[in-house]
Amino acid sequence: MASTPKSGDTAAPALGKRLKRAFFARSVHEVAPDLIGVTLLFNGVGGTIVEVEAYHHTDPAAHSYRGPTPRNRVMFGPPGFAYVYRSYGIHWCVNFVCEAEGSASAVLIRALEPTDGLAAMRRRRGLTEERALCSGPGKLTEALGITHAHNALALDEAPFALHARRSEVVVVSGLRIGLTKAVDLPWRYGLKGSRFLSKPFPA
DNA sequence: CTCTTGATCTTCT
DNA sequence: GAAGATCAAGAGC
Repeated sequence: MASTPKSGDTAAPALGKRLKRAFFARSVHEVAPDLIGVTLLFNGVGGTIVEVEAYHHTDPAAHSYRGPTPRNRVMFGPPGFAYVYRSYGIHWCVNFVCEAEGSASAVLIRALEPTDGLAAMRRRRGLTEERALCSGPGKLTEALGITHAHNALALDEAPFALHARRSEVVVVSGLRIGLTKAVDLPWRYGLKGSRFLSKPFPA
């Protein structure tokens, strides 16, 4: 457990406990808000999750709604794995598969507050402004170096590392972004007041 | 600040 | 052939 502080140690541990695969084996509507404040690292690069969206196979906006395809097959597998898909022919987006095998539910990771590996993120993104590095689902995969090569990887094994939040957070919810189907479902979750969101939540 | 447009992969019609 | 869980750049206000 916690190590005895040495003389001179003042700060709390930098990261919370590693999340296990079982974290994802429950309702996607429980997992999604619980991911706000969790630290996502990929090969040591990443930050605090500040925005996500939940998708379920009964949801017309979900990729899994019409059944398995080569693209979405990971969504139909066991929870605790990454589903990476190509968006608009250009970007990659990463989801965390939830619930149980066959449930075909997942949480889309939409924005991070960058904390680790800022230099690598700036290099990959070709930007310096911290606020623009990970403030969108396609931006954060580019910043972290996540591509289709990482589809179906386990979330509790390298190169992924997820760490539990160390303090309570205030989670807000609202309508999901960029949809034309099921636009009225309030399954977008965010860290209240964060300046690293893809878009602000309406007041 | 808002609005428009191009980039071009996967799936569906 | 068209739409989509997006982003960046350029025009206009």
